[in-house]
Amino acid sequence: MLTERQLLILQVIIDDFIETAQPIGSRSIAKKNSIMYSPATVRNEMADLEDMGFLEKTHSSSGRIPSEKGYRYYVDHLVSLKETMSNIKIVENVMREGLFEFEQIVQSSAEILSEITNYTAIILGPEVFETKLKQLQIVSLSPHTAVAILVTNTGHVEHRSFSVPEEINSSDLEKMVNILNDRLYGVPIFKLHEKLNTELINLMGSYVTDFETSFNYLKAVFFTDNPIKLYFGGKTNILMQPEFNDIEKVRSFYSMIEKEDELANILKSDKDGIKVRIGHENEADAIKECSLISATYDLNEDQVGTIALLGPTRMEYRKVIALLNSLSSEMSDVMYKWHHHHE
Amino acid sequence: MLTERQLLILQVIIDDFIETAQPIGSRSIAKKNSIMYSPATVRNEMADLEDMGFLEKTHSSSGRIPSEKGYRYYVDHLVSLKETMSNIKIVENVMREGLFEFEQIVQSSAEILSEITNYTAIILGPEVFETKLKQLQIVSLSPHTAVAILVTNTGHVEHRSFSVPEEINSSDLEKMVNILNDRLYGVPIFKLHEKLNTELINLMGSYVTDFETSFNYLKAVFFTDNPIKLYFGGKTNILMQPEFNDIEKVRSFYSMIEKEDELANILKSDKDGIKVRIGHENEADAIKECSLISATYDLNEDQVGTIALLGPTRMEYRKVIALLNSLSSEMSDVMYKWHHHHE
DNA sequence: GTTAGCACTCTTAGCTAACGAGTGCTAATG
DNA sequence: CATTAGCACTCGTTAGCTAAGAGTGCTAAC
Repeated sequence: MLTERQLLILQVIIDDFIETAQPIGSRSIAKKNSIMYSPATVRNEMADLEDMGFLEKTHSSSGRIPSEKGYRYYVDHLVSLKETMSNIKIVENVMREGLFEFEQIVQSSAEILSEITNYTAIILGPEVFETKLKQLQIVSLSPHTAVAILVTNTGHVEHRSFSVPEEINSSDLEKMVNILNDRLYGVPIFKLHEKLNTELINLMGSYVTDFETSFNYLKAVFFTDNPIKLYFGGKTNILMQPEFNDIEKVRSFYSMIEKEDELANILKSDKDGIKVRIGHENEADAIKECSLISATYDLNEDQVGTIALLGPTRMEYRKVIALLNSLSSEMSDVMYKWHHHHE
Repeated sequence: MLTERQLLILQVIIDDFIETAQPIGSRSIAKKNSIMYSPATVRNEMADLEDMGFLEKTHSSSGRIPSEKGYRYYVDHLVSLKETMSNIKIVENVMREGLFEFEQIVQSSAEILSEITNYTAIILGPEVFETKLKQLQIVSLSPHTAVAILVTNTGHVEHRSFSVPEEINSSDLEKMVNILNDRLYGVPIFKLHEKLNTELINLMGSYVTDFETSFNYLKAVFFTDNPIKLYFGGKTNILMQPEFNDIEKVRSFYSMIEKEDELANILKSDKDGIKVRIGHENEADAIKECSLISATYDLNEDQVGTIALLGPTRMEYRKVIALLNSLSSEMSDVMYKWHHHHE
């Protein structure tokens, strides 16, 4: 429905605005190399593009800026997924640093992603259903305190200190941990709770005295479900964007960033592939002047996490989409290798 | 050198400015209940206070605002350390939530501190020289990867995943870890490195083959000195302060917050007690428009950490100083109890 | 279909005047 | 002699005005 020429002009306007953050007029457009028409012609096309809702004016005699609909069209029709970036291999670089913990890889990737783009990087997950229990352990610290340690086959370590109540026998705990280790080795983390409550609940009673108290206590210590973690990079990058010179917008932005659970829910709901939310397409009010681009990564077709970039609506969509595309397949690769390595 | 009346007026001006962030004129001051003089009298005193450097004008016919010297005098002479707060017991409240890990206690305390004050809370440490090694462990994940876990007597757990190079024999590692556990149990963490390099280096050779590689590798895995950690609370509180409506100041503030090592150095240098750094008394340029109030906490007279609040120079010194005073003794108490509990 | 020309719109910067909050000084007061 | 009333003065703020400039929309010519 757009002519070749309108397409070209729209693209030029958006590219220019992404770079300068300033409205652009017909004269400046006509001067670009790719434009072979006079300012007047461009003006007519711009008026049409505005009528169709792809452009806006900041005031009646200003140059044009892209509307959100304009960005949407740009993203849908003018940005190709196949455009390969200069092939920046983020994860590869991170791993070359000798980082082997998944948490660290993810955190570093988020930081690098934010450095490359100057936006705020957010990584969700990984929530790996194949993660299996490697070892449970309780280290006693004093007569009445201890620390519980849980190790998974991916090298993830969780720990929690707790005080041992008077009424719980420390040798009971020990016995129980031994049994648990025996029976739960190799069980996927997400099945632990279930398995405990069905198969093991009977078994335990026959081994230890004062069964119930100890068991419940242990369960509370080891198996609190921990929420999926968000990793951030470049939280303060938004301060560099000229559209955030207004402190009110900055406040709104950070109020959103701090609601981690809300952010996690938004990102968790993503389907496979790359999703672009432009301005008011975002449900959360606080980021209605931002764009959120996200990509999922997966393991054996199960989606395990999401990578996202949050910046102004005037975002370098082309670059960002290519980057997220490449990073998400890198992440999936790592997940795959990791998984097979620790099978 | 200041008369009773000058003191009173200075105090009223500072208290008012701390509350409103606006310059105050002689008429408004004269209207206050505690002031029994006419605006003219107050004006004369204000002129004197300005001559002495305690007050400033924003322009030649504005009301007065406190100078940094004014705040300094206020803090030194008008704020008493004995003023007890409404006795908010931060740590007590945190621990009632059932948190037992020191990291968590410190983190929660920082968050609460920032909520109470609306400034940014920074807690350094604890750097406990009495912390002792409880257990070392290596959990093998796959033929060529493993995770190293170190537990201290305070329930602190550190872990690090690593890949085991081909040339290292995994049974060597195991033997070595056993020996280390035997010999290093109860050794203060800060002495680990030394002890390894003197007493143990010989011992190890006799037990394992291919000694040096494995040993060096293990050392690298277990004993990378980790920098002292900073815990933050309320990083975005500064956005609420009217003096930070200028985005440039916000940028400068965050550039400082991000330099964690620099911040840590500043706080580490603190001597016992409460230290107040007002505006340009701060060495770091980026926070020359801020005040930094810090208090140390200790264990058996050894200083182990610092609690601080960073906010605008127009800070509620009275409240903040009382709060930090109380929190620092709470922290010291906890450290003491903790230490004896895990003796 | 394209473009030159031109009137029109709106922002920005600079200037001026009126206003008001607050000061500093002087002279009067108790 | 400390205190205060009175008043001229200063300076920031606001509103209104103008000129310049960037850009548009329309019309008429190419």
